[in-house]
Amino acid sequence: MAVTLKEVAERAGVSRSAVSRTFTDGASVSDKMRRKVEKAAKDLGYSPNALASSLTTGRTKLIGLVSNNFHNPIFLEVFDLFTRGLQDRGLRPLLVNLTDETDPENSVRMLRQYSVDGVVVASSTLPPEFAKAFRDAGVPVVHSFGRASSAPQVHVVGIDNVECGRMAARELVRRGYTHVGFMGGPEGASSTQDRYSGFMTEMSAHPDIKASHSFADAYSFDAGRREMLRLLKNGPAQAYFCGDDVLSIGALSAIDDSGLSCPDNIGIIGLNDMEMAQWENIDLTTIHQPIRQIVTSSIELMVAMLDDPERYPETRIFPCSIVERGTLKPGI
Amino acid sequence: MAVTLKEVAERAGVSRSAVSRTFTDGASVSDKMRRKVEKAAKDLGYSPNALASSLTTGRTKLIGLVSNNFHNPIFLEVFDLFTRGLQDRGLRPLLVNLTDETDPENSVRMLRQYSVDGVVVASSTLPPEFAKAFRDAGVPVVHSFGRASSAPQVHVVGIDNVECGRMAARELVRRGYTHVGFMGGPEGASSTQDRYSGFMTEMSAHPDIKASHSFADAYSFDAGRREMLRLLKNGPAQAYFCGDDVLSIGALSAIDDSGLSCPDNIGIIGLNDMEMAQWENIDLTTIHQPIRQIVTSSIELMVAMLDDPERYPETRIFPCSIVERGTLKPGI
DNA sequence: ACGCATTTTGCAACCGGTTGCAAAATTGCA
DNA sequence: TGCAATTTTGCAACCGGTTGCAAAATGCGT
Repeated sequence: MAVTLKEVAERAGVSRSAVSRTFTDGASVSDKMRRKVEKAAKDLGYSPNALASSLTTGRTKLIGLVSNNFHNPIFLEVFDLFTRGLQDRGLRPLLVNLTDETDPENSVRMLRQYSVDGVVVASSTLPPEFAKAFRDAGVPVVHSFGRASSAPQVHVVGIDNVECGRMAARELVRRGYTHVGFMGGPEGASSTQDRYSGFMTEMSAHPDIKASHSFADAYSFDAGRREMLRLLKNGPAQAYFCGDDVLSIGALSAIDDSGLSCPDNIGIIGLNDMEMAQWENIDLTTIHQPIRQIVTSSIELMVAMLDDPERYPETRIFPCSIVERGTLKPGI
Repeated sequence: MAVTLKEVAERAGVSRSAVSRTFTDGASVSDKMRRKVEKAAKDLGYSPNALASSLTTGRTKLIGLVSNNFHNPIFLEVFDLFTRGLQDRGLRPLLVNLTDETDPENSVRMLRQYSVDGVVVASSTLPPEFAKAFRDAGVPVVHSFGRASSAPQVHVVGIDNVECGRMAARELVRRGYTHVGFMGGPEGASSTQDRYSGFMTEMSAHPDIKASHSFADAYSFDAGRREMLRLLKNGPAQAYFCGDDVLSIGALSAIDDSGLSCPDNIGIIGLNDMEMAQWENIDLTTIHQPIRQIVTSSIELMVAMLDDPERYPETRIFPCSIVERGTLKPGI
């Protein structure tokens, strides 16, 4: 089927090692030899079999790109950045969709069968057991958008979700709201828990302000819509910190449908600063999450791990900042 | 590093072939043998190296999932469906991002190096040369969301874009608009061209109705917004067929910003029927594209090709239908 | 032209599996 | 129990590459 190294060697009248060496950089080949081989290779349309070579080198240049979030448009950008970033470094993303997968062992087995050189877990909702399971299998792991920890077991790149919760709370206080709400994503996700905990910690310093909370089923527009419709029915707070922009935008749509308006009747602050957040008709006040930096840094970290798999686990946290737009009342 | 077949064989006290056979279905192994081997394998935590076996079997179970559209949220769903569908059949998607890639040869080389068993091109904007190049390299190819053709060179699964253009035009005529517009996606994309051509063909039967056209830079919210803002400045038509829902929603946002309203001042009909289209505050009249069926059918076709690579190229077209919501005036 | 150091080349073993073939073990039946 | 038919097993070669090692070739100084 495909042209093999052996055929190239025969046509060039040289040994197989010679051919192998011309395609391995750092190997010693004379110019004459190189020219001969390259000629033969071109004539035959040869390109080396990366998988076969991985057998002896132990490197496949395959990186497992593992996620379970296929409903938040922000992840389309995340995939875009990851795939391009990895490709630029000669690495190939093997996409693994863990939606509905509950047993880390399955995915570990799968990734091991394909002997990936490393795994990037790109998800804020996947339980940390998955990243741990990969690490335990001896595969370099970077958990992007994962939970910050003072004693990290795997490399984590992301934001300080607790601090984001705080920031949002402080902002709502500053704006003079006296009844605020936290509308989180899926309750089990660490990102939700951390944002919640930061939010509530800050609010506990303001006993005069009423703080309520609830959780949407998923980080998706629809979940946000549904949850806000429910809240509106049961007497909503004056302003909400939504655990993600998709939730916020879903919530805005619910507010709109109910004949209410934002920020006049209800304030909203989101998190992510996705593209849509800046549309004039949405104009969402939100906390900016530096997606691009997180992805870039994750890839750099992964590349570093490939060189030194024993590298000591680190946590890289990027600062977030509030982007003021039009979904909160001006404040005092 | 990883446990190998040889180690399992030694521990179980059997030959390497025996171990190989227990992990290959269809091979003949006695129950006693199988038990011995499985015990040893479990003790050692062995899982076979799929890449090594691919050397002799010639199958990697790797499928190249090639796309260049990482801005249209509909594609997040497409990726979700593809990855899950492929995984369910024991196939692994190798994601290839062709944004900014112009030379098919590069991607061909890359996919060949990883000896993928097949390639799914999931894009409505990628030039057909890419799919052809893969086919010429001897790799089974399915082009999903590709251009229908009466003499297909590769397998194509998608919709009849010309007919969609027609449908949209007919609908606008039926509603009594006397000046209509086509607002397409990127001008070079075959999907855009076909939708345009269908639209204009139909309109040419109505010389009394004025028909104009223009193109957005990309299939993205922002491009739709920008294009509609431009149109609004230069005296817009009464209603537009937008080449995709993201364009439509971007356009709606532009209309909203300009203090106009839809459908009172301007009508919009989209294409895709993405999740957001049904939100009450968007309520987009649109042409439904059966994404799920297209993906499912593409995967089935790919699986069939793996069995019979010489299979004669076919084109699978799924019907679309108009979903009436609230962005067109009621009509006569 | 010679001897020595350095570079280039080929041999052969190996990576982790699969598989055709023949030998060994098991089965069925008289 | 004996023997042929059938099943199970192991040997060894192979898939498409890489690499340590020693032999061959080259370069250099005199």
